[in-house]
Amino acid sequence: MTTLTKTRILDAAEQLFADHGFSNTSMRDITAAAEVNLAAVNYHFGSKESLFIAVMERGTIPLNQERLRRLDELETNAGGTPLATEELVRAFLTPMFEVRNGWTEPRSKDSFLKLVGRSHTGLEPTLHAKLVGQYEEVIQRFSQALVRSLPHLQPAGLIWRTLFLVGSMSFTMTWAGTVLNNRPQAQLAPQEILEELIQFTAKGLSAPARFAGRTQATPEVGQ
Amino acid sequence: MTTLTKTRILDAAEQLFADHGFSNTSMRDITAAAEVNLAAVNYHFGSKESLFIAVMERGTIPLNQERLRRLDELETNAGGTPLATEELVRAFLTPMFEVRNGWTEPRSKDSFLKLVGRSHTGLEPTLHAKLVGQYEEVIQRFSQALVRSLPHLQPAGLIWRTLFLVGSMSFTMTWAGTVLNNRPQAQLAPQEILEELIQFTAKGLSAPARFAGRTQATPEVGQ
DNA sequence: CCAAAAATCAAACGTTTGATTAAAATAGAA
DNA sequence: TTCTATTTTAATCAAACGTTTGATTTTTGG
Repeated sequence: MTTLTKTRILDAAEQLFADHGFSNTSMRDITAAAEVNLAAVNYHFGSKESLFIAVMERGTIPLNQERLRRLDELETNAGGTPLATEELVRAFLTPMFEVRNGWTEPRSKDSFLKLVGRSHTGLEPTLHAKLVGQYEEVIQRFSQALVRSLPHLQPAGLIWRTLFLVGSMSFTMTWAGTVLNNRPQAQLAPQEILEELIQFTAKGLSAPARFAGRTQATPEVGQ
Repeated sequence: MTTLTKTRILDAAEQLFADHGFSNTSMRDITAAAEVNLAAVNYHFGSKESLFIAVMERGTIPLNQERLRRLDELETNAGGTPLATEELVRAFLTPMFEVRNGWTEPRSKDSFLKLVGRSHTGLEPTLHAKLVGQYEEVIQRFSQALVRSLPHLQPAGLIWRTLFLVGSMSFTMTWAGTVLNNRPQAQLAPQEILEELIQFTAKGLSAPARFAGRTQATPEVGQ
């Protein structure tokens, strides 16, 4: 059955990519773990890179759909008024912690999130560019809402703070498993970790501005 | 001159590791960029992995020394009273943005910081473990000071928030160059980026607790 | 100036890599 | 069944990998 083979490859690749990275995972590792022939990856996916894209898409697409669904919901309820920063952040982050439980496949549960964190930092520009494309609409929609939510901040500062948020998130995705396994005193339920992350990033985003915006007019201040 | 060769190798390796990662950088890439013989790396450093460790140590050791120096200074001035969270975060983050300018070598300036961000997420456990060792004292000292600075938070929450901070920092280190080059509207001076990061993480760390601590019954202060 | 040590060099080592091939096996429809 | 398209298989490919070698050049100290 072809669909079974493809799924086995996707599952094995997801976990191996997450644990060892793209470059440190060989086709032989993947096909051995999936218990399929070495040539199966090239037959079903074309290449190792295409397989990677397929793995990412399988996880990212439903993830971002859920993000947008939550954002739609918030904006409908708000009826034109700017959204509360915390609720905006919540809509963006919660889906990451939910797919973890909502995933149907057996073992791929935690691997995809780990992989997400890894792929934001460790990828070659070629592959990374293809990934960023999967986020375009999410980036567009959420940053628009964020600007409305925090109108007192200058655009440049907001961009950097958004980068800080994504950094916190992806770093956490990658290391959550390790921290939970190795630090008994850090035991928190996933929902609690999510809540800490939401509070942390929401407060961080809405911190007072320290520099006068100079993207417009600039009445004073050099730098 | 041997010291010259070693430095050339370190510089080239630093930049290539930062741009493409450890696995995606070959010995031939490094020695070609350094304009030395292929065997030179193994002769001077022993192996590719040892070269990587050497690259990291060259940057990390002075970095962490400066961090500890600033922490000493803060604690001396405070004379026993808990430090302000913002000042603590500032002492930890500022050195990252200072080595960028204080670096004497010609091109390695930005590469090391980029490499730091990358190596926190993309490394094989073997290599990563050796790296973490270089941070032991810094982790120990700063987390102790942080617990004193935020006594109302439960230990577990604090650990996770610290992880969020490190995530923001390393993610920023890796992507700062890309963002500055590709997003004109995100132009900020390094000092301004640093200040945004300090404000973001300080406010995030000191966000109110959402869950009652359950790690201990103690009415106040743990350690 | 000369021997000993240090450094550099071109060449080759064995292994692993992603990808391809042509044959074999399997499936579904007529 | 037979025919045909899909899938799996084992074998093989050239390229790239980190490392080692033995000879050669350069530097050092007496």
